[in-house]
Amino acid sequence: MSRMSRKESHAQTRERLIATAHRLFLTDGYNATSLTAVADEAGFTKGAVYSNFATKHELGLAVVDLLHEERATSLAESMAAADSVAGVLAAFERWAEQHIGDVGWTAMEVELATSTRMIPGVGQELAARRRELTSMLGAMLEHQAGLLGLRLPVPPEDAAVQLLAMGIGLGVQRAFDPELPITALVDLLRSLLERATPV
Amino acid sequence: MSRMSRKESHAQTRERLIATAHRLFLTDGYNATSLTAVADEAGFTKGAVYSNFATKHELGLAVVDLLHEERATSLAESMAAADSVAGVLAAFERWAEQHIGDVGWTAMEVELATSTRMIPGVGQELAARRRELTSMLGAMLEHQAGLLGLRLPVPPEDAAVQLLAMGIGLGVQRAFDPELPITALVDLLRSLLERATPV
DNA sequence: GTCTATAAATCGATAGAC
DNA sequence: GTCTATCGATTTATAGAC
Repeated sequence: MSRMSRKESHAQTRERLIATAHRLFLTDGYNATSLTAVADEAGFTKGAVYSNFATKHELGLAVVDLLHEERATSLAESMAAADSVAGVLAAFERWAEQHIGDVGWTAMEVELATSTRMIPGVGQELAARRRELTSMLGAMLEHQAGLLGLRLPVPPEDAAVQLLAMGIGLGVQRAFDPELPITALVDLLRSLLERATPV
Repeated sequence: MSRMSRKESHAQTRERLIATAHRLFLTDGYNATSLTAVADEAGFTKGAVYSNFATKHELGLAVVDLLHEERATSLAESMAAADSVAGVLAAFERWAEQHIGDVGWTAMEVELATSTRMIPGVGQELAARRRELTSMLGAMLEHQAGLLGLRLPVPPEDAAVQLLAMGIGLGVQRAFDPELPITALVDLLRSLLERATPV
């Protein structure tokens, strides 16, 4: 019981730290956000951070996991109601406008990726998350196409790689050029659906 | 004459600094490379750097300009000989394998972009370079399609935005996951050329 | 498990000699 | 225009008190 509540308290601290880091990393950037700032905003000190995360990039990976969960869930919910190609495209456009338009998201992830390039092991962690995201997105695309009685013109995973890559590229560029439209991403999905064949 | 040779000497120092920064930024990353390291490798001291560039990101922008010139030239040369859709695709694949596969390139540019996000004015500088690159790539695509008697299914600039975004996205991900293939980018160009209409 | 205090190192930028 | 010397500020990470 004493051990249990201590465990719960620990988990609660950890989640508050992740939530705070999630907010600060997206608004100020990963490198520009110091661990002191994260601790302060969460109501702790740096000691609490290091008691929960061995390094800064470990906290960064936890934030990335949270981001991917959020984004995957919101995309799935956005698409759920669509029952036509046009509906899928409209739902996707609304989702992309909101989340690819959020300049902090992509910026944070690429900042984490580039600034940990030389740290052994982190690349594998990020690569595993990329594969998971691709596989999830691929399954979602295949499912949506199936609902419309269509089969994608390329393997679903390939379509996912294409969409993810273009989304990252647009997100990065929108970090310094917010006027760049996200229409390219919608056009890519449209091209995939228009070239789909009846099942 | 004295003024002339001083100017030349200044320009030479500047070019040596840019060339050295170009090499170090790509191999070690933009943030991880100190200006002391650039100066040392170029055979100068930090004072010479600040006599040629007001800030570190000004040197970074000069390196980006050099990179874009190099890449645009090499892409144009790669495509010049192609006289069929398959030839264009094969030439593009070779070029992409070599340059998108160069993990340092994209990493350096996105690092510069993200770490100067809060510095006023730098965003406009990067945005101008993005537009220039897009417009150049769009013109190149239109030209190549014209040689094959084709018209792209979308405005050339839109096609350029798509290819550039996907190239950046793949390049970023390859920085931590070098096994990610660049086939998605070739597939995108193939899709554009296959949907092209005879002119 | 969290906090205080501090270590240890680095980097961008500046001032002044030459 | 380049070099020497240094400032000033910040950071991640650690050691030990509680």
